[in-house]
Parts: sequence; C-alpha cells; structure tokens
Amino acid sequence: MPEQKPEDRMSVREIAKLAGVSTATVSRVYRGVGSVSAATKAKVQAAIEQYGYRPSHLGAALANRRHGALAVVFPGLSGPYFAELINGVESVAVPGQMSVHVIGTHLRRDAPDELLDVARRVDGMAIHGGTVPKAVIEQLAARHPVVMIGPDPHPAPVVVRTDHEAFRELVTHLLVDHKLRKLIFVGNPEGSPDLTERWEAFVTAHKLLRLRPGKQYPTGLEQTHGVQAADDVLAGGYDGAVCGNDETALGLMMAVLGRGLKVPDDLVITGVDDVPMSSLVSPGLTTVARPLAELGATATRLLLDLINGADVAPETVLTSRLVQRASCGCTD
Amino acid sequence: MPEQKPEDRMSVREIAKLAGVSTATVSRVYRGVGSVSAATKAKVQAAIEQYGYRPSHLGAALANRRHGALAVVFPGLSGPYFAELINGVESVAVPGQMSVHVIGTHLRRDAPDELLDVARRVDGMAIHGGTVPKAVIEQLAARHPVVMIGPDPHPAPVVVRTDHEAFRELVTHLLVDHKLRKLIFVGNPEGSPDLTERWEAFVTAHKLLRLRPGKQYPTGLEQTHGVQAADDVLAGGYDGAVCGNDETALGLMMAVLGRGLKVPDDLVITGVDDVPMSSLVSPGLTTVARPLAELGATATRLLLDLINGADVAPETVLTSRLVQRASCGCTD
DNA sequence: ATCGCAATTGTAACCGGTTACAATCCCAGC
DNA sequence: GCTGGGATTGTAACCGGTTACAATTGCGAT
Repeated sequence: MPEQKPEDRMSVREIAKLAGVSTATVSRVYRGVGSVSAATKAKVQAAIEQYGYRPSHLGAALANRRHGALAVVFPGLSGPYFAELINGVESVAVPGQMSVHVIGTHLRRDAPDELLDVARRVDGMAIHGGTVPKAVIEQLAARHPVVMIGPDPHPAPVVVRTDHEAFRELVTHLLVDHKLRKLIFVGNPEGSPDLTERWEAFVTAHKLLRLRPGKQYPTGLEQTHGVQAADDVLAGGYDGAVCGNDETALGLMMAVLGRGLKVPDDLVITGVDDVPMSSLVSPGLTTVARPLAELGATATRLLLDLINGADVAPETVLTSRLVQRASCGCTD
Repeated sequence: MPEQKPEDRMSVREIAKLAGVSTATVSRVYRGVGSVSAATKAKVQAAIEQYGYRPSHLGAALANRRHGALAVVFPGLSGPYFAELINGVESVAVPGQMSVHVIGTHLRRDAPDELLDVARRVDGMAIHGGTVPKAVIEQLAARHPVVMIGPDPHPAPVVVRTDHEAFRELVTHLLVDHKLRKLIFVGNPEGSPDLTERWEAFVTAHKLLRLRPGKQYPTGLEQTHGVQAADDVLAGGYDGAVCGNDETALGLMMAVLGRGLKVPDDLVITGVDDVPMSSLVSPGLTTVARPLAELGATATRLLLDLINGADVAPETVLTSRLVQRASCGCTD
C-alpha cells in the first residue's frame, strides 16, 4: 500500500539540511558518540524519526574500512549439525555487531572463485573442513583472516576442532565391553578431515587390541545416506555399524527398524555428534557428544580476534565425550 | 605462513599509478567495458595480476548504489526443507550476480530490529511466512523490495506459494479410500501460515464428507517434534496421523517403529513436502510433493524483478501433488 | 597540410557515510 | 572587560570504486 519507493532514502546531508546542522553532527547523534548539546540532539533525532532515516550500511562500512560481516563456509546446509554450528557462530557474531554470510559449497559448481568473491565483502571467514581445496584456503588466508573448523591443520594458521579421543573410546567400548568382533565403519574419509580422523581412530582402536580393523563403507553424511546403506550393511553380517555421524546412524537405524529388525539385537549402531534426535529415539543412540555450538562460537571468537589484529593460538581443541545409550547394547 | 597482512590491499588509484594510467582505465579494464587499446589493457592486466588486485566490493557497491546481495529469512535453518529452498534461491541468485544472506530467526531474540538492520545491506529480501510479525513486514516492504514465501497474502505485495489442493486430496484419500475415521493433525497452525492453510484444508476435507474433523496436536516442524509426539498420538487411539510436514512425520514414524509397532498397520502416517528421506524409508511416506526448489527459485526471480523495478504479479502459486506410498496403506 | 570523426584516455565529481581539525561559543576567573 | 579552556559545531578530506564529460590522439579524406 505505501506509495514510498525504495529510491527515496535520505542521506546524511539531507537530514543535516532538514535539521539545520552539519553532517558531522547527524553522524554523532545517530551513533551517540562525541558531544552534542541536548537541544541539537533533539532537533536531529526529530528529523531522523520523522523521515525514518537509517544510514546506508555501505557508506558507513566504506568509511570504517570494515564490512561488519563474516562468512561461514560449510559443505552443505542440511541437518541439525550445521544448524547447531551456525547457532554457535551467531551467538558470538550478533553481539559483536557482525552479520553472518552462510555459504554452502555443495551445490556450487565453482566454489573457489565464489569464495574469492565472498571474501571481498566480509572481514573474515570461518571455513569448515572438507569444503574447498587446500590451495584455495591458502590463497584466502594469505589476504584475509581465516579460521578453519575441523581437524585440518595444514592450510590455515588457525584451527578449531574437537578431539577424537572419545571416538576411540567408543570403538574400544564396542570391542571390549560388548565383545563385538565384526564392525563396519559407515562413512567416507575421503574429502572430510573429520571422517579421516575418525577412520584412523577406528583402525587404531582395533590395532591396540591386536584385532584386524573392520571394513569401511564409504557414504555421505546425511540421513538419506544411512538409509541407503542399510541393505549392504545388513547383508554383510556385521555385529555393529560405527557411523561417521548421528545423521547417517539415524537413517540407518530407521531403515533397520523399518525392516522389522531390532537395534541393538540384530545390529549395534553408533553415531557421532549427539544431535537432539539421538537422545529421543528408541533405542537411544550411543554416540560421541561434540560441543557443536561451542565449536562454532569458539571459531567465531577467534576469527574476531584475528580481525582485530590480536594474536591467536594456532590450534584450539575442544573435548568430546562418549555417551552410552541403548543402541550399542548398554542397558540404560 | 604468508607474511602478507590483510591491510596491504591495493586500491584502484595505486594500481592506476603502477600501470601508468588513470583510475578510469583500470576500472574499464577490470570490468571489460568501454574501449581500451590492446596495449594499455595488457599493461593494466599485468599490474592487476602481479598485485592480485580485486576491487573492494564496498567501493563498487557504493558507486553503483547496489549491494549485489539479497536476504532470505527463514524461521530456522535445520532440515532438508530449508536446504532445498535455499538451493532454489541460489540457483537464481548466483547467476544473477547476487550473493545471498541466509537468516534464521528462530534463535534471534530481537528479529525485527535485526531485519531492519539486514535490510540496510541488501537490495531486497525474501521472507518465509511465520518468521516475523506482519507489522515488521509492512515496515520493511514500505522501503525495500520484499517477496513473501508462503500463503501470507496480506502484508507484502508479492507472494509465492504452493497450492493446498493436493493436501485436501490427501486427507480425502485417507477418509474415503482407506476408510479411516479417527485422524489427528500433527502440527501447530499458530504462527505458521503454511500450517494454518493445511489445518483448514484438513477440516474442510472432513466437512465435505459430513464427518466431524479430527483433533489437532500442536507441535513444531522438526523431526524431534515428531518423535516427542509419539506417546500422545499412540495413546489417543487414532487410525492415522496427518503430519504438518515430512520431518515431523518421519520422526513420528521412527518413534513408532522403535516401539516395535507397524506402519501403516498400527498407525497410518502422512507428511508434506516429499523430502528425499520420504521415498527411501520403509514403509515409504505418503506425502504431498511440493516443488521446493522451484518455490525458492521463483521467489528469487520475482525479487530480482522487483529490485529492477519491473511489475510483478501480486501472487504466484505453484502446484503440489499427492504422492501415495505405503505409509497410508496403499500397497505400492 | 588541414580537417573531421572516432577511438582512447584522463579529470573530477559523485555514491553516503566518518572524523581530524579548525572555528566558534559560553562562561568562569582575574 | 578581557582571557583561557572546555564544550559544541562545522568544514572538508577521506574511504575505494564508477562514470559523465572533456581532452587528446590517430588516421583517412580533402
């Protein structure tokens, strides 16, 4: 209904003229800095109010040489994992007056070029492991503040991740306490530093017990991938499926239950992340709880430090924790 | 490792000096417009190459009076529904040289104020229904190009949505073909225009058959909500649960299967959206397929038109389609 | 050799803010 | 009445691009 066009946005100079003051004063009043007499302040605020003036972000950003924005780069955007991570990022960014560009690379044909472009409009980037080649990250990190999320120490100077001790503990728990001997690792280490780390921990746990490591079933990290893995996993005659994350595990569990089989009786299933679903389903999903929100928050905090020119530790590790529920055979 | 600081970014004037030309020429070369002799072009490109010059987005945006960005506002970011919608948005925005701000309001304490702020840094916004109060939308629409996603015709001039015929068809299918008499609607119409529309269709379908409409079980739209609804739904002795979307339906189904019950024998379950999981689970989920990517793409296309000052139809409706799978009792 | 016109290139004024610095005002203190 | 210093306010130069318009150049035609 309103006849106002977007074009009619006022500039500082217009507001200044209308209020009978200089642009400097308008700026001071709007941002509440510097000293302005009560009388002028009132005049200016009246004008601002009346015309609904909001300073152009571009002008301000240009003058401040600061975009007031940062980018978070993920492989995909689907699922509770990224939602929680973003949650953590925003919990730090928003109070810090930074807006957040969320970028999912999985559907970008030419992610590298686009990231170079995104870099021109933010003050820094937090990049999730497994999104773009090392060369691109190095190129970005050379000119912009960059923080990596995930166990990918090489390319960027700053890395935030969770440890993998709890994951080895999980595998050991299955082998020792539940006496399982035929485990399959469901997930693809290729291209995902997180999964690489888990696969290595999976192998190590076996070796420490002088057992021959189980096989690997490479697949993606979404629920659908877990569903699709079901037939092969069930046909393999495994005791347990150690999944790369909760989503795959939940998909697999759903498919197993849908076939009328029982978890953990017919197949033990475990995940990683402890997303909200995992504690709600029955049987509850045994998993490794990772502090996802804190991961996002910490990465963002470090990124802000980096942007402000502070010194930042090259690697920050948060701890994970084994959560035993019924899907591994534990009674509780 | 690289000693380069972010500070050392070059400006047009520096590049111009280094190449021995004017800023105008550098600008022309970089963007490939205007006429420049082959010799100068080579000189300038060499300088650009050598110093890795990329023009500041801010300067360009300010001069063009165009941010080259748009915002998409969703209630939350979790799940395949939004992932697919964003997919559609980007399929149009990226070729259109627009970067996309994805905003999830569910965890923002003060979404309205923040949206006003976001509006200052984009050329237009696509707002999903059920995110912010009408008053805010009106305020935004008064000064900025705005497109609504979802059946919320009042506040904004432009609305894109899917029809709800197929949903009524779904309910009718359950009532007539499967002779179900005790259905419960799982979802909360409050605050979600989409769900309101579905609830109304649910009631209408009953009324047209002179049946008393089933009850409503208000809950959220995520998988976890479906899981949590299971106890109450099962205790109510219903024939079928008509869920507000696939995610809730899948959560409910998982919980039902986890209790050792059968779908559809013990409970018929249906959803809406036809997300990838729905065709993979067993039993397959009967649902209403909505063209989600196309919804996002269309909304974005109209938004771009709006930004370019073109005339745009006030309402665009895409069609949905009933998909019968095993979860409703169909044999296929 | 001179003129005319098109192709190149440069100058300088924007875009819309911020801010260093200078100018002005006001009032107490001598 | 005059001076000094803090509080206000204004001027104008930036931030880093784009672009209208003017100036210059090159070259064939007369």
